[in-house]
Amino acid sequence: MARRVTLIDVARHAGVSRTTASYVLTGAGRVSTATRERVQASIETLGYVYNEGAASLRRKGRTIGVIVPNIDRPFFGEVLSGVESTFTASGYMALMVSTRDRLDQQARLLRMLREHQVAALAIIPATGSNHDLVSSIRSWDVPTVFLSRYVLGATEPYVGSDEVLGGYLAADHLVRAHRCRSITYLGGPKLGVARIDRLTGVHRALAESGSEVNLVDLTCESTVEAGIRAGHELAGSGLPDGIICHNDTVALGVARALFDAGHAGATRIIGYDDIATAQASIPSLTSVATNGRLLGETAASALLAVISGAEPAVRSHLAEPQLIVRESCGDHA
Amino acid sequence: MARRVTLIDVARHAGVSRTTASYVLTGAGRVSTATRERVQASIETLGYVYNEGAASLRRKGRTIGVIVPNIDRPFFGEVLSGVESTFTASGYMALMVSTRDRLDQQARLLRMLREHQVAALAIIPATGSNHDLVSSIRSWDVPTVFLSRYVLGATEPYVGSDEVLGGYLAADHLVRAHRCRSITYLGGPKLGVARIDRLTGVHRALAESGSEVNLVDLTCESTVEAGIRAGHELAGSGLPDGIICHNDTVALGVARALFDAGHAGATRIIGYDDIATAQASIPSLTSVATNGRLLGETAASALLAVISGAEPAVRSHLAEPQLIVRESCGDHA
DNA sequence: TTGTAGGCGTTATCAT
DNA sequence: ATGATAACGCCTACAA
Repeated sequence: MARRVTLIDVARHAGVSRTTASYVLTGAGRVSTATRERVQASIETLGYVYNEGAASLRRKGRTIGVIVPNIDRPFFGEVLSGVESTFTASGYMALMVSTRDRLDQQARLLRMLREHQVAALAIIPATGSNHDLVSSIRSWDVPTVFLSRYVLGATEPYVGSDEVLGGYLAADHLVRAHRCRSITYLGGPKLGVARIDRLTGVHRALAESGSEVNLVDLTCESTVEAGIRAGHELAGSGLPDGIICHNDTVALGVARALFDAGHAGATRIIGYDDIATAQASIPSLTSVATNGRLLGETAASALLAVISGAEPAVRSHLAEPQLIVRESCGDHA
Repeated sequence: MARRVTLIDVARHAGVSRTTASYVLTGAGRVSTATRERVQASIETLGYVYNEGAASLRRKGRTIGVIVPNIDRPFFGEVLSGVESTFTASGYMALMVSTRDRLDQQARLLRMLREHQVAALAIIPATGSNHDLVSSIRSWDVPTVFLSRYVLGATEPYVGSDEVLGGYLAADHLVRAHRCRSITYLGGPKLGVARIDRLTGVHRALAESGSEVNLVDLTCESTVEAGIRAGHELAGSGLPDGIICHNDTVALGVARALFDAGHAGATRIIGYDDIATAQASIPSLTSVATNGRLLGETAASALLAVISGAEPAVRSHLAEPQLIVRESCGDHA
């Protein structure tokens, strides 16, 4: 097995010094076109490949840590696709890890990322993340952007969507267009900031409506199965006029359970995120669209800006969600 | 901004040599418990963090490249979650990239991964990958496992599911349980190996059945929208007795289109992969289950085995898919 | 059990 | 425009 070919080999082969060879690689320093071409040729024939690891010992590295609660949840998948493509397009690579939404995992992975010298960090914090996370990141002193979920008291840039507005849009629609008098908010981790914000929006919509609305607040896991279970419980204990689900996956489960319980179309169901299959479901799912992919791209760009030091102080960015009205809250009651 | 604290600092602070300090980190070499504790303490108080990058210059690195066609497709998301958790559990980190199923992207990303000195490679090759990919990887000489899709002529370990069997199960069900006389296979890239294998299975089932069956073979993108379009076309040109879709996403789109065209329940629909929402759809979707997460875990474990050199020759592994029969091919025609 | 010293492949500083 | 040389932080014979 042949020894790795190094920059020194290239330099020797081209009859120049390491420095010059390095210059043609990085583009820095001025090199005559003649030598440049000679070096390029040597690189070709020798089959040299750049050693990013070694280079990182001197200059800043080109890998970025990406922390996500669940890599297999459709919405996060969309976000990740945006993040990843933006990074690799700029020559960076994403070191992706999934915390399974657990704080201990998050801490462990954070440490690993640190040992890997990532140049920056994009993180969708695990539910329950508090100032410990923030101060841990601060002491580390690496460019960071929070994504999709924020941490109270954090001052680092945050890219997400306006959860309050999202909750408002959903509730407003139920109350105004459908005159709902009882609404259930279902799903999400009890302590999640997104959940709390959306409920704030819901309350606001209810208050504005002026009418008396009974709001019930239920928690569940973000899985189809949990949605189905919750749906059956709701069917048993009396259906509200409308249900706002924490995400589409849960909403689909609920719809299924109500169908099985003989309550198809008996109430309005609104999902969240507008994942790809929401439009295909029967009935098609009304949902608050957040465009995860764009979110990921925006966050990644912001982070790249911080890294290159271009931006003096990157402000946070809140995207406006949009209510996509479909059949699941039509008036077929 | 304080200078990075290095192992030398730790050694100095603990009053030992670099070697000793390094030994307590790696566990190699014998160190007295007394000194070990002293060093540990110094590490704590100084806030030392291991520099994986620097270490990789001497020993083998601990990052693994993971190449995937589309990070945002539910099935791949499941696979990735298995891959990632297995790697990080073993102290490795996954450098994930998405090729968008394009060969040029794949080549580019492969090069980047190489520059990043990944210790191994797990790859779901882009559609159309041929021996060029294989030989490129071979010349590079890095432990590799192919995942979910294989490349003809590749001898490296492959972890996937038995596509032929999957196609067989679906077709056999349609022909035997539902006496279908016309079947359409819909979706997937025309050249995809999975597609070809599944069709082989379909043909086998038809042959075994002994009856005359008209098989139509249609291609489409793996999106809900494409499924909807295809569904409308099918509705216009006459429905077959049964439709086998290349994946659940397409299947859901087709079901929706048929519903809209007034053909709800007019034919049997079978999906592939059994993603989470398949069971929730109305009607619930019959699907060939492949357990992506397990696939990812298996592949990652295999790769880790190869890395540690334990396994002399890791054989490939084909998981048996399973047909989950649900309402979408019930007898409500 | 602990210390010495050389090397991993690159970048950056300072001459020339 | 190009070259010599010192880092960067760690690992690992080899010596003590």
